[in-house]
Amino acid sequence: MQPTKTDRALPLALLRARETVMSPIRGVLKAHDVTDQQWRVLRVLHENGVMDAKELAKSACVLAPSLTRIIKHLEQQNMLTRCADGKDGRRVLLDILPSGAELIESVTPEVQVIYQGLNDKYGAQKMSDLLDLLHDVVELK
Amino acid sequence: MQPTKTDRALPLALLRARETVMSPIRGVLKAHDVTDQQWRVLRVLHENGVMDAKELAKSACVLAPSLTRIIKHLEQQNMLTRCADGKDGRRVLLDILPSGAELIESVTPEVQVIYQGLNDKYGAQKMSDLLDLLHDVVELK
DNA sequence: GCAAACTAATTAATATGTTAACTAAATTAT
DNA sequence: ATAATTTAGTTAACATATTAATTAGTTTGC
Repeated sequence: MQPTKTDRALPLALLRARETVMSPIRGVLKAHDVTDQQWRVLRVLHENGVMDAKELAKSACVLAPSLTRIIKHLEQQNMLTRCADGKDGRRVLLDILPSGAELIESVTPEVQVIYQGLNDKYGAQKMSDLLDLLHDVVELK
Repeated sequence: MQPTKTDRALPLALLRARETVMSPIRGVLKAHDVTDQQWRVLRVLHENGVMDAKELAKSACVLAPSLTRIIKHLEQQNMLTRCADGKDGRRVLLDILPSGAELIESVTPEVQVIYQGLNDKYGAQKMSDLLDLLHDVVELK
């Protein structure tokens, strides 16, 4: 039995696409001393407000132990707060702080320029279609 | 300036989709003692035949130093060969060996079952559209 | 022809990801 | 009520990714 051609194999196709899109963005993040993952964590938190660690990990696509480390780091930089849930002592609740929001404010315009360029070259309708299709993939789970 | 909603941000959307798709496949690969990346390297090599390390790294989405390690490992298992290019002494040429091809042969049917299930649930036409759109993203670079 | 610049691959150092084991808290079942 | 199970998060050990420096080979420009 022959394997699927690599450019028609969804996992590798997704990875290659992600590499293409992320490579210019990584430069911007690095200039602001934020890693890929720290950026995802902050953005998800900024979008959703208070979340517990498990939700946040899932939504930002990081594993729990990585999140522990990332939280520690962002906490030291006053980007977010971390406090125990009163109702459930196991849970840790996280929220973004003004410094975290400011970081997002300052990085976003630079990232948007890159997205905009991508959108123009790729086509807005196609981009929208692609995002819809990707959303449906996640829904399968 | 507000950042794009995380489910409309292409890099995170790609990552979430990839996680969804890969998670059942990882189980299969693990059962055969192959990592994600070793599997990508072997598949690309199986598909293309002899390649130099740089091409292979790019095509399989692994960095050069990772590839060095992966090659060492797969070489020890007689999955691939590694030899210097006669024309250009810097280049290393790689080729898959029968053991590597056998591994692909034995893993492929199990992976195909998962792909097939995905294809059925998601829809063959949509899957095809998605792969086309992903291909176009890579072409932008 | 040879020094300077460039390229491919590897090695070394560091950071991050990943898995497994552990701790503490909540839930469930008896 | 309490023992057993489950869940959330962290810690520890290990593997892999990432960046920078190194080595060896090739190309370019004088």
